[in-house]
Amino acid sequence: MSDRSAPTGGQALLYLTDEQIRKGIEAMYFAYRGFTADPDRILSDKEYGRAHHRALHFIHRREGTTVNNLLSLLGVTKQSLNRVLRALIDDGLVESRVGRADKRERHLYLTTAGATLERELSDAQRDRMRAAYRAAGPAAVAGFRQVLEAMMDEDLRRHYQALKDGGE
Amino acid sequence: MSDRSAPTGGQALLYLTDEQIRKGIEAMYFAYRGFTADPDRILSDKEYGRAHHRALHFIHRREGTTVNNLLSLLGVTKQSLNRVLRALIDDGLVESRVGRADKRERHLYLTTAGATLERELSDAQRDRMRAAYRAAGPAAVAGFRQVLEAMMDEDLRRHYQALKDGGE
DNA sequence: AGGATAAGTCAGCCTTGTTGACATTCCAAG
DNA sequence: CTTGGAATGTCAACAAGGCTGACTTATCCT
Repeated sequence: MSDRSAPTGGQALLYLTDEQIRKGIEAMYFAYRGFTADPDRILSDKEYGRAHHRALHFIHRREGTTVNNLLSLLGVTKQSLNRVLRALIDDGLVESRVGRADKRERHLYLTTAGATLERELSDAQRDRMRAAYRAAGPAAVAGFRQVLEAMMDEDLRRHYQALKDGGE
Repeated sequence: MSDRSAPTGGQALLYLTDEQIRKGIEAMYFAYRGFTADPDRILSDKEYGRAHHRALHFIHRREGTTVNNLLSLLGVTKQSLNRVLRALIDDGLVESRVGRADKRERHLYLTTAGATLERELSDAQRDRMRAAYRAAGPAAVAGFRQVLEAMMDEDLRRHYQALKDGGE
């Protein structure tokens, strides 16, 4: 409730009213549904769900990552991830290789089929995001990213930053 | 893939690269987890979940709304909503009144206890959002909202606009 | 009178989260 | 060098909250 940051005094803080913030909350809720809609639609035909999409996404982004690493990115229990991972491995979309240095670890890779599906899903999601970016313009996009980053939990922000910098 | 909008030519479109858009996708994912974290934490102690939170939120925002209306806002089936709603009604957080004009309809209201819980949840969520807004500043917030609106499905955007204008 | 609409219910299924128990492997202290 | 604890991954069972489909009840409206 304290307005310690008050950059330019009274009137400039109207964007911090409960009413404005409530709109942001509802925007976040409705937008997230759009965000997931396209990949979900594609997956509903196949035998997979959103959890499989997330796994494929991060394996693609972090080729060779371990199960444990994926776990901390996704923030689920390893039993939950395991079910999803096993389906992807059984179906030949993901390959699990025993670690060379540490044989307890499994390193995860997309197969050709896995990369194809990942591409299909991310294309769909990216198309919507690109359209939104284009409609809003570069300045809005910068603000969008700033607010989202400020909204993350500390540890997730670290994950996010690592992915951002380690980009291909 | 066509850059029909190209507002100021070549270089200005760098924000539409796959790489930039991918960062936006990941930001959206990680931020949404932060977005839901605080209410989820509060609810995990009680016997409710995120679905109950959503119902309480929209009943609060649309005091007296009908079941059908809530259904289209939430985008779930009535069986799914019914489970949640019945728990809230049985526990005395929500009151269901037979419609005066049309007796088939049930109008939903928060009881005092329901309003108290709704307030607790929305306070938690709003605190995080306010902190993010403050950290990012008013210009960023405007961009944030613009991109989110552009990301919504058409029918959800209409719902969103109606809530926005019909605000208290 | 009869079809359309609003709500509620039952039954059963799927995805994706959870906890608990367990096998394998590594590493460091005795 | 062995042994016990920590780390990694797997399996079994359960819960929340989505879904479809079929059906009932009450009410509205033509």
